[in-house]
Amino acid sequence: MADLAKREIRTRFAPSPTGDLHVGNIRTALFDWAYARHTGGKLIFRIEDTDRERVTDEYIARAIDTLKWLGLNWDEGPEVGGSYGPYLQSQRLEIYSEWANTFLKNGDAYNCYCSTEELEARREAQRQANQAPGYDGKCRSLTGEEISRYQAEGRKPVIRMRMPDGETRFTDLIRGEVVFEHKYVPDFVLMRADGSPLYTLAVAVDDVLMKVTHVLRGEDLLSSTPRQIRVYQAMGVAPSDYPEFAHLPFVMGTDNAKLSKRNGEVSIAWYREEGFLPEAICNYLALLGWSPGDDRENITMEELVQLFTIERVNSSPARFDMKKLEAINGDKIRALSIEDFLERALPFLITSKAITGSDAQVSLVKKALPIIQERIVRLKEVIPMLSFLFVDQVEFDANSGAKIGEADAQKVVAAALESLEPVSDWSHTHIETALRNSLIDGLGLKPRNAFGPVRIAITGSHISPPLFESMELLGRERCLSRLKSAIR
RNA sequence: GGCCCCGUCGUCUAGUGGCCUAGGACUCUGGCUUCUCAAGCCAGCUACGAGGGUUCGAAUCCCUUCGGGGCUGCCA
Repeated sequence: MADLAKREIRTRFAPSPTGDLHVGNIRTALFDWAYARHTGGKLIFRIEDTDRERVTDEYIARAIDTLKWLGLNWDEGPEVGGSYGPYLQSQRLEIYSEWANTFLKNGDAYNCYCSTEELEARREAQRQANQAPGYDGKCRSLTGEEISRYQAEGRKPVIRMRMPDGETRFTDLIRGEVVFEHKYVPDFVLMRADGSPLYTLAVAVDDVLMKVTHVLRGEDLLSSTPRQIRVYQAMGVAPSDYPEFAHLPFVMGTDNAKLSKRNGEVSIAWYREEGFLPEAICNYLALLGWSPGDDRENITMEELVQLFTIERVNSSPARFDMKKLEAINGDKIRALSIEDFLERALPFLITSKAITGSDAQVSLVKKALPIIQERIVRLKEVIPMLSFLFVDQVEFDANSGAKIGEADAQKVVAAALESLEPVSDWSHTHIETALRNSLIDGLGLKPRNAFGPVRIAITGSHISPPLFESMELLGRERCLSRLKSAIR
């Protein structure tokens, strides 16, 4: 490396508060985080709330909560501070204003008095004439006389950036060299008449001032890059100090549309409520647009940090696949220690009111977890899986209810009851022995037909955790009483 | 319309001129195991969008074409 005194790598995650953090946002945040951690750099968390219309306090609190839950920490930003703050754009308005005025003074920008209606009319005309719609430069060089006239009319100007002739050329770390001819990049607005900044101004100013070295963001921002670079120029930043850009491919829904609220579940909060593990979400999302390069797919956050490089990021969009997320989530659940599993599962049981959380219940849950661990793919499933242990009486689903009423089933349940009553050592091995003796040997049934009715009587469903273990957990008295009440 | 980006199994991907009769994972199908459901194991289906080049040789390089997406705002 020629440049040994390479500046510290600084990435930033800069969402705008338009709703809960979603899958696409988080994938970007994850890559920003992983890259910063991989390089020993810093991650800046910044809120792009230039649009004051939007309420942001609650949004920010939720975003912070989500990021923390996922295990994505930041070095500068809300809660932690930093030397380049504030990190809320709504608190940096004077900074943008000063820069816009500097641009004005230097002739890089100019006041534009065109009204929205006028602009729209002219754009329409351009479209009619089959020209590329965009600002036509009408106010680029207004005379003093024209300016006075506009002001007399009461017009308030916006500040518009002057795009010089030529082209912008930059190397995207994911896509390679990209060129935009300026004739396709019209003069753009930096600041509204009321003095509020636009994204293009704020994002560029902040990235420079916060010394961001690598901008990793969605590819929808690719074509706005020349405008940002134009702002860097106007700020007097040397080209060698421009941030590097890496435009990440989209995360799309199962159809070919961009993943959105209308198209699959996007809110990370939803995944959390369903019982997806944060490390599973991160693991899966990391695989959307990136791969470790070998056949590994189940990776830890540590491995992600160790292996993540921008060179290995793909340039083509990826479709979000719930099935694969579930597969990874299932793997991660199975790998949990019982203590960890318990800690994560308990909130689901309690908020659903399946249990109140008493010591007795918690210890029963803990004993039951090993037999359901490999049977669930989302933590939320512990609720239906274990609820038979905590209800006074099982409710049969339609199918199972009918089945247990059949004559054959009734015979089985009766025989099971009879063979179980003498069993005092209520361990699953003794239960199994008694049932095999009476049903398999005694009645000559196939295991499947023998244990089915018992399973229904005990758990309420023909699908359940392993029967004998379930019975041991339920306890002798409750098992016998359930068998009795299943007999009609 | 213009500009820009993208194009390997259904999906996520490996692949950077020969190791590719294209590998892995998820899904799906069949089987084994089995007290149900899972888990596990085994097997199988299925892909380089198309057409031209370059080369002894192309998924990999070039061109064209088709398809998808983004942008084209006083949204971000």
